[in-house]
Amino acid sequence: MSELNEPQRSAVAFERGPLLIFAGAGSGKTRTITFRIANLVSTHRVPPYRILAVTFTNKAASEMRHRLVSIVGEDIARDLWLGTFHGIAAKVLRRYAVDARLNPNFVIYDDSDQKAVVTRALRDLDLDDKLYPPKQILAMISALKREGHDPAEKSLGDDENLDRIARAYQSALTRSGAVDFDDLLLKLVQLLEDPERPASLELRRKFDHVMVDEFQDTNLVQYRIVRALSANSRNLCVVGDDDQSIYRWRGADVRIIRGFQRDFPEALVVKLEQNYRSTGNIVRAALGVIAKASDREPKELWTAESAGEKVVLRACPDERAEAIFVASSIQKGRARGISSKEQAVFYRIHAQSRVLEEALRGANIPYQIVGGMRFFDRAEIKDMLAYLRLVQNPDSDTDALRVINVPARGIGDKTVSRLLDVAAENTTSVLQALRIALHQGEFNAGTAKKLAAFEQLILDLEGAKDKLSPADLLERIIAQTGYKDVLEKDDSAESDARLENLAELVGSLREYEAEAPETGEAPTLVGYLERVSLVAATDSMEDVAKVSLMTVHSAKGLEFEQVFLTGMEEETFPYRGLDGHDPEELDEERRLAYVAITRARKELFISYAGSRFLFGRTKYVIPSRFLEDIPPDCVKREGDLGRTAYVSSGPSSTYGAGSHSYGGGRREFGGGGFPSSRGGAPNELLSPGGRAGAKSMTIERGGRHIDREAFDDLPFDDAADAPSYEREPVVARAGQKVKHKSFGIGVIERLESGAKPMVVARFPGYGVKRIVADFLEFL
DNA sequence: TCTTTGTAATTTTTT
DNA sequence: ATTACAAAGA
Repeated sequence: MSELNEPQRSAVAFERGPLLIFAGAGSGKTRTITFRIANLVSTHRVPPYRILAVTFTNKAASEMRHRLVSIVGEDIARDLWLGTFHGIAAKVLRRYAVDARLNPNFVIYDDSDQKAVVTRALRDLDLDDKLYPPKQILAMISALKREGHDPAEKSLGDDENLDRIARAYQSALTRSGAVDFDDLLLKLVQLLEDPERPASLELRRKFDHVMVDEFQDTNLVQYRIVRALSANSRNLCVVGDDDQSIYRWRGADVRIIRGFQRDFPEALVVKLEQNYRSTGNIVRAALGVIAKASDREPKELWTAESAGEKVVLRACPDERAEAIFVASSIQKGRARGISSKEQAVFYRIHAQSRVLEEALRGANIPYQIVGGMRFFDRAEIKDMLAYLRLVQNPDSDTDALRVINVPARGIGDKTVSRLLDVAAENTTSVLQALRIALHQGEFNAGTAKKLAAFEQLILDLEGAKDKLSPADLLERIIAQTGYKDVLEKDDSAESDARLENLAELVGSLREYEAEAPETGEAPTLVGYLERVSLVAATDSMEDVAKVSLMTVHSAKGLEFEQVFLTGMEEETFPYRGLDGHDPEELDEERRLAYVAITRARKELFISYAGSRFLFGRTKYVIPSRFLEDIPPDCVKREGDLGRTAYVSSGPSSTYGAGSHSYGGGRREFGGGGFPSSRGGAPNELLSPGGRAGAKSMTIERGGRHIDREAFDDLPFDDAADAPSYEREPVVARAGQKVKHKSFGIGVIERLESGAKPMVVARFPGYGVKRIVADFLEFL
């Protein structure tokens, strides 16, 4: 207790009844929960298996378990129920499969499996997938399930075809003995809320204490689950921070944490407001950004730490310059003794990672990408997992269809299509249909032989299932399916890589076999498959000396000494998809920015570019609105959006100093050089001193990318300060005068992002016009 | 049935 | 830019 501050202590000591902990960023949240569990177990003698703690990721769960091992010992820590909602649900559903109305061997379908099921349903119903895009259908089904509704009972909308598809989808899952992610939660809540089912009562009494971390990102079904599980004891402890709610799009509802006191009026509310993680400047920057969010639970985050380094705000001409800046700063950080493990680069969307990767590779900096194209998403891995799942559950059609002709064994579309018809006629699984068809002499001798061979293969593997360990079984599959031979015969680099991936998969199974006993379970195929289905991006983060690259979402719950937050531009962050933002989305983007900033302990670098090449085209962008909310005195501005930002120093500056070309990036500038980044102008770029909404951007005429090789060869030490363009730029800014051929002289109102830099200006007599900057003369 | 080639669509965040 | 998909040829 002496290691805790006052509010932390009151949370830890609180034994019975509902407890709501508002835990600000870096306020020792995990420490508090961990201590509370330890206290319940050792002081109040609560049996560990009567405590359920839900975390947001498996990684968070295992970290908590490790901490508990060191406080209360291995035996006790092992018996706790600790995991994610989905992980816990899978475990419970497996155990009470009958009452949950599930096949005990159920498999968990991921996005691509789900898509395959919907596509098949559309085919069966003879509906056009252009009219009913599988992704959108799935989004609707998911939304329905997250609200706690069963698609069999509740309508998706006016179009009755939608309901037909949803029902076909759901019955296909049932027949295949499969569940999707939402089902895991839905089936559990259905089980818990149905007093007719024996397991319901048992489960409702099972836990003395229920704790939920990251409660701000809980959805309705999850809330119903924890309420049911804690209904008996009333001992429900939830921990969260409404400022860090960033999963609304996934069904999370901040209103749940905000409404907790209404649902539990007797709840003790504790606020953890002292930040132990970050320096003063970083905390102030974060607070500046979050202060503008609407609907916040009132709280005051503060820190006793010194101000520390200023937050570096770096302007870059484009995303390449930004990447080089990041790479060279990482090198400098490392030279100062910062461990690579403590360095992280954040971006809003995965697509931004490529350029960063290139720059890091170019600078020989080891890095790991967290999330994105996952190991388990690779084709060869999915093939092997499909075999494993098929062995576990032969009804899983998606898996059967995936591997029936992998590696190619002469069973083509035509044959598969006939098999599907047989399956539909007999309402059986594909594998069962195969047996029926063979029995009925449905196919000619050649085809029948191939099909029989496949059936025998699966039978053999099923026979091996109980004799071999999961890893050995996989090795058997790799060999016996002929997958290995095919890859070995083809000696392309790609096949080699695939073989390596397969070896890695075997390794991952062996690792699982070695680790499973830690949580008190025997290693089984089911256990492994569950684990890979429910991995989060951060779960597979390696604890090695590498810089981590990840989306801001993935960064939730993590912290690093040195953080690079990239792409802080309008449209990129806040991200703007096809259609605009509603205010709630914008608020969520703001919270996302807050999460990103608060990950940094000592050093924070925020960068933004003047133009960004993304999704195949260059877009001219203006700095993120969030940057304006960071108090100016805790930042240090660096760099420029383009050369002329240096030259221009007033609000009405004009053309740049003419055309200059730069080859290698190290050459001296022409035209007498430019002031250093400490000049006054860049400051005005972002904080235009009271001019409402004024932003500026560099407009480039005839700019041209230098080629790739030149990019790779840029000297990393000072390349970040050198432009890599041939350009003739101009700085424009609100309030400035422009001249147009037909409209005459006007005043700029604002600037807009786009394929080409756009200027919105008011011309007397003509009104407000939106014009491509190329057609304007800047006065 | 498999492979190659060309065309079109698609780009947030994830358990 | 990348990828998914479709159609045509081997």
